[in-house]
Amino acid sequence: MGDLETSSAHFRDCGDCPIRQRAVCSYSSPRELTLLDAAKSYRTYATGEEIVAEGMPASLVGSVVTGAVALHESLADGRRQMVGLLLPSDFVGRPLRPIAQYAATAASDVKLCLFERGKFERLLQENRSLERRLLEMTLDELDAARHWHMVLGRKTAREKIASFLVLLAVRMAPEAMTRWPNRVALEIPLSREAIGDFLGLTIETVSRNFTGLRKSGVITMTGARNGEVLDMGRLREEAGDDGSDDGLDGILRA
Amino acid sequence: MGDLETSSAHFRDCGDCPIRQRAVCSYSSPRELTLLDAAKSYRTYATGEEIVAEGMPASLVGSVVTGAVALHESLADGRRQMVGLLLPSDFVGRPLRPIAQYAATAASDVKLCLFERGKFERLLQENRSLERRLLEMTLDELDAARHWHMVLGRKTAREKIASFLVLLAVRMAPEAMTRWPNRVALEIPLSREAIGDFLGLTIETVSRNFTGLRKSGVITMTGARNGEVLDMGRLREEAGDDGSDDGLDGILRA
DNA sequence: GCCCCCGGTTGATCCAGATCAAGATGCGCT
DNA sequence: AGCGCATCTTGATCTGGATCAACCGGGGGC
Repeated sequence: MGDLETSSAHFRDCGDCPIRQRAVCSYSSPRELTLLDAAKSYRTYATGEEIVAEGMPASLVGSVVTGAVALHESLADGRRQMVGLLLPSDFVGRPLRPIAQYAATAASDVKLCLFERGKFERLLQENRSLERRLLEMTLDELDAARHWHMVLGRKTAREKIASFLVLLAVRMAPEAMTRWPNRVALEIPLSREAIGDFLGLTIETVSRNFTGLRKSGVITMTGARNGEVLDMGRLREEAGDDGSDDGLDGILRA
Repeated sequence: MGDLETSSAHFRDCGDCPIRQRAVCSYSSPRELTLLDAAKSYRTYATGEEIVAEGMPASLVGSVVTGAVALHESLADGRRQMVGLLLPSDFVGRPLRPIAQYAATAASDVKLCLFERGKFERLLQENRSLERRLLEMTLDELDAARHWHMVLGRKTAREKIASFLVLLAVRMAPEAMTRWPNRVALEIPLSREAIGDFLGLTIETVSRNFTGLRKSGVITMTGARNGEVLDMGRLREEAGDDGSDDGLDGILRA
């Protein structure tokens, strides 16, 4: 858990921010950034802590700085499904509507860069490049959400797990991935239960398929939450996507 | 099929447009609308016709005027999954990226209001309320896509079918639904195969569950593609959502 | 009108993943 | 170090939906 924080040393200014290049603020001019800098506040949440409650007025929006945030929807009878996983630079919360349709909870220890929703909406109104970047990110997230629709609708359990690991590998080691290296470190910010919850599988099925991928030599694990992809090409084949680099956009976000 | 067109008489001007109040242009001032009006062109596609090919440069964006458009993603081995269903007033195509990640095909006979993508992007740049409305619609679609993630991940086949019918009933009779009437007409713009494709089910399972809902008296069918919801509350219970009106936003779009 | 064909329904069997049930591993705490 | 609870793994069985296989029905063409 703590190791998810290693890269995030303490900082106060947007200038030092580790997600500056990819977050909603990435198109902002120095002038805009000054406004954002003044309006933002950092907050950390411990694993399991609730950030926004489902169907409740949500007054905060912002960006994931470190860690992972899970979005959940529950059914009347209590069944619960994770419907999104937000990683560093992803946008949290729902601008332009007062009620959050999904609960957001800290899947690991998390640091967020937060804005009061009303204030953020005013900033959106007054800063074209902020609004433009949010539109772009939202379109990307929509493509990604539709990709997961396909994963859940058509893929086998093993393919689902492999797809999930591809997402993690790509998001956690983005620079290293421009030309596929074979080996990529895996740091899994979720419990087996949470992974199952995201992929519509049980904890047992998740576990069995981790074991399967390990025995096939596609990954190694050192402990349940970290390991290494031994062959990225084969992992992508296991995911049912072809081995090419196409369609990575859709894999890059959850 | 033809009956999906009944309400759409021929027209040329945005002023007469049946989706004027809900589409991407709905915030546009008369001045903006003049620009859109000049840039738009209508085009119809026959059932099954391809509108955009997966992974191909796509030069068109626009709105569904009548009929239904299916978005598809395919796997390397040929498995195919519908990842979105676009109904009248929904936005088609992918602004801000040259390559379409998903294939779009006409699920029924369809009429679209189209813009050349480059031109639309210029209009977005120059017209705040157009960009704002697109952002709002994209955020809504994202919420909806996440809702389907939950449907596919956690619901039984019967609940999936019921959820799908709720979507159709609400989208096809939006005015009538503000206070839930019990009975609502159902016009199903998709084949059993396409429904299965959307919900991650086989054609046989879809058929069996239609029969099941019919035998339980929740719906009646007159022919395979139209019928009536006899008890909207029970249909929503069958969908696994509670009977309340909460969370309708998420149901309103596919 | 009649026939053909495509889409839909119904039935019988099978299997991937759920469920039920023990263990194993490991991590924090004293 | 040793205890205790969490999480994870592994095994045995069960089941919802897939698959395989007929059959039905209605709309279009002749």
